Amino acid sequence: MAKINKTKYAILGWLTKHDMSGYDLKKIVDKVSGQYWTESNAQLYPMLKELEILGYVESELDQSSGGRKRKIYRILQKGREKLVAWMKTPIDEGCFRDEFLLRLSFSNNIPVEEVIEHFNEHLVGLRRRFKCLQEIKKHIKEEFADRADQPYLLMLYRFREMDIDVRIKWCEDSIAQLEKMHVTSEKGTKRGK
Amino acid sequence: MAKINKTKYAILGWLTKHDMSGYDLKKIVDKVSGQYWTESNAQLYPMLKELEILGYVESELDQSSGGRKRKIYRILQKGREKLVAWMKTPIDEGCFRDEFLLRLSFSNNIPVEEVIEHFNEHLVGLRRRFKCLQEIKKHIKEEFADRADQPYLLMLYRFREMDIDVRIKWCEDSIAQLEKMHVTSEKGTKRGK
DNA sequence: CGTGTCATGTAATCAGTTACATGATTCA
DNA sequence: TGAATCATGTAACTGATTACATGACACG
Repeated sequence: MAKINKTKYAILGWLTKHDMSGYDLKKIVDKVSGQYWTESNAQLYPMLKELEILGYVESELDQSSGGRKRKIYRILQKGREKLVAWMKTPIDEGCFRDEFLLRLSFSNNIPVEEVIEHFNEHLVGLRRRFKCLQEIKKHIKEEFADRADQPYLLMLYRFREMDIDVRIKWCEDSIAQLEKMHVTSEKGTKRGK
Repeated sequence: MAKINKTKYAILGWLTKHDMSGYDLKKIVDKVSGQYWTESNAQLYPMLKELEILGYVESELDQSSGGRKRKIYRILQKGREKLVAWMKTPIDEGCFRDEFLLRLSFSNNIPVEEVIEHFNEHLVGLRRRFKCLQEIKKHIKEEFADRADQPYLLMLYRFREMDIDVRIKWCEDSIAQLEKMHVTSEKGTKRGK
């Protein structure tokens, strides 16, 4: 089975939350779902047009905000049904790629000190992402109060936090382990390497 | 910056471990690195040819095993250097997609019972993967003894286990939470929904 | 002698990104 | 008036997969 384009469903899903323009969509996807889902303009705009042709959404020109031409999209019943139908389909797992792990599997080709350095660099990125995550979570707690999707978003963000947290802990453990290895291999009479 | 094709480096990395044919490569990538990296034949074979043209690997026809024509590839010094150089480059993070989380973020469009069901289905897949993971880890422990890459592979598999484990725990917690919500919204005088 | 696996590969297709194009509006 | 941002889009390219094609050998 071919890989299916999910941009369609991502758009429909977001449009169940708010009527929005393509521009709004891009911004909100970047901000709120950037931690688990990304989309580019080159995917969004053509797909919005297609969804309108298919009768899943309708659009309306908005003059209100200053006079800039914005096309506001609204999801139609047919679109909601399409979304719900997709939610019932099994998820295609697999084919996920983790470049850090790939590199680690080849790390016997480089000195241990360098591997430790890579772990440390990785940690920097993880900690930055963790902080960013907490900010968005706070934002969801405050701004999304009483919204029907809030509990699910909080649930999801709790996972992302836990997920990044174990990764951080794993990095720290691994660094400690590698440092021990490094020291012993230095002490040992070149039995290491 | 454009997304870079990493198949090249995955091949070079694997060839530092063993001389192999394309067929072997596909099998070992599926088995050992299937949990964090995938490649298809349509990527592997053309890339092997290209790597040979570039002088990163060399190949030799092998008649020994029965007479079937197998092209065994061996990494060259230039290839090792290329690999090591790549390992020094920063990792391009981002643009990772988690369909389960995407769906969860839209789950206010379906009944709670169904969300719980999806969590349970997800758990089935996770537990299967966890078991599979343990088998490969055992295999690495036994068959990869004294190999220079063993500690890194074990480290990596430990992470995958921890990673899937938190996800399993998160699913279980979330199901409990959703069931509580579900009960209270049934008891409550239709204040729920 | 036919089915399965070994083994190498290609064609067609789809997914997804970057970089660019265009033009209006706001604000310093 | 010039820079920043709002807003919508397209072209060109790369990445990656599926499905197919081909043929030899192994084994019952």
